[in-house]
Amino acid sequence: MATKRAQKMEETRAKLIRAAREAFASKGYAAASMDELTAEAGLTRGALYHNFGGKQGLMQAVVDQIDQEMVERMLVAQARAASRWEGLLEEGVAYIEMALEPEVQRIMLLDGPAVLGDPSQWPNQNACLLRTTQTIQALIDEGTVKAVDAEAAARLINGAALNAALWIAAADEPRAVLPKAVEAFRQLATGLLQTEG
Amino acid sequence: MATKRAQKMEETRAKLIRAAREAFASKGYAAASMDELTAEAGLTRGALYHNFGGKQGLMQAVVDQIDQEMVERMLVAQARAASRWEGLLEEGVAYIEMALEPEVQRIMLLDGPAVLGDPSQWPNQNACLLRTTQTIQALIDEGTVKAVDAEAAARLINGAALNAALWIAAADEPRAVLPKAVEAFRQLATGLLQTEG
DNA sequence: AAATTTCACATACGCAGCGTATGTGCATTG
DNA sequence: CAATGCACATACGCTGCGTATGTGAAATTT
Repeated sequence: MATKRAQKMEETRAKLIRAAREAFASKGYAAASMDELTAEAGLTRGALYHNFGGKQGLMQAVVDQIDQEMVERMLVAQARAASRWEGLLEEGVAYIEMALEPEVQRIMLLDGPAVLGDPSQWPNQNACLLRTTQTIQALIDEGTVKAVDAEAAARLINGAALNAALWIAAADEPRAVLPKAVEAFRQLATGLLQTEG
Repeated sequence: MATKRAQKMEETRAKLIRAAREAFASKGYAAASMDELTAEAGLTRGALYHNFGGKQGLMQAVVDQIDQEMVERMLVAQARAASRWEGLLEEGVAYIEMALEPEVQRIMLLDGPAVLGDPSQWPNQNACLLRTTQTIQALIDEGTVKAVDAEAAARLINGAALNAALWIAAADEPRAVLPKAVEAFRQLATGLLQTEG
């Protein structure tokens, strides 16, 4: 049983990730000092380099964690929809809502791509996007959606949702523009629907 | 005539921006050394801080320049379209195609947002967005497009194109992905079209 | 046109922050 | 209980940004 050490190590990893989420979200990646960050977690940079290899490695871990949480929430949103098509729309709405959170905005949408490269190239393959792609592929297979490239459609849908979220976030009265954005999103998405023939 | 000095100053600004475009595009913003960059332009960091205030100011200038070039190209694309609706699509396609250029990829799509913040808040981006909004409003008025909120639709369309661009930028074979993205974009956009009835 | 001022840019300095090399104490193994 | 390994701390050097100060050429003044 190598449990005692492994358990503690997992604990320090969690502490560092927690502190990193806070620091990266509030100050941004570049401005976040690793000395401060690790001290906040009651550790030093030594622990950082041992566990994550460096600043970038920590960023990767943070991104992976948030990404996983986002997928979880999208799954929940999709699950409670009436149809698979409605599920896709609900996924988009859930995405919009998540993009409203400063942590997601700063880490996943702004700094993440700059530090780690485009999301589609991330090691764990941006599970969030993969999820949407699979849903769209299923909709194509069942004939609900036109025969377009599933990944392309997923990226566009996600992009539309993302920009809607940014718009809402920057608006004077977010709650007033939210329904407009959601309505336009739903209308736009119908462009993917199979035309009756 | 305060021309002699002002002219030379404009020249050094141009030299710095040129070197910065090269350095930022190839190494990325963070990895680009200002000492190297300015030396490449035959100057020192002194000129940099005098003209642009710092590294970030130079990035802003570079982004503004590229942004202006992009708007120019989008105007051309829209102008040669047959209809107003096709103009909107061509504008989006032009935007997507520009993502094939490494300079645009790295500077405008990856590092820019991280360094300068949300692109939708950039001056030129707003001008571009405003034009798109007006075009869509005109399309709504003439009955081509559904009665959705024009600004919401414009932001979603822009967002879709932006993400398509990001996708292409990071793809292994951009030229192979481009047609898929363009096709999906056109299909998605039809969601805004008025349904016959 | 000579003296003076201005200003664009160079030079010099200090400091923050990352990565690495080395040290140390606790947990594991026999 | 002695020996070993490993997680993390400590210590060091180097890079690179921003600022304070210096300088020579253009512009202005008389």
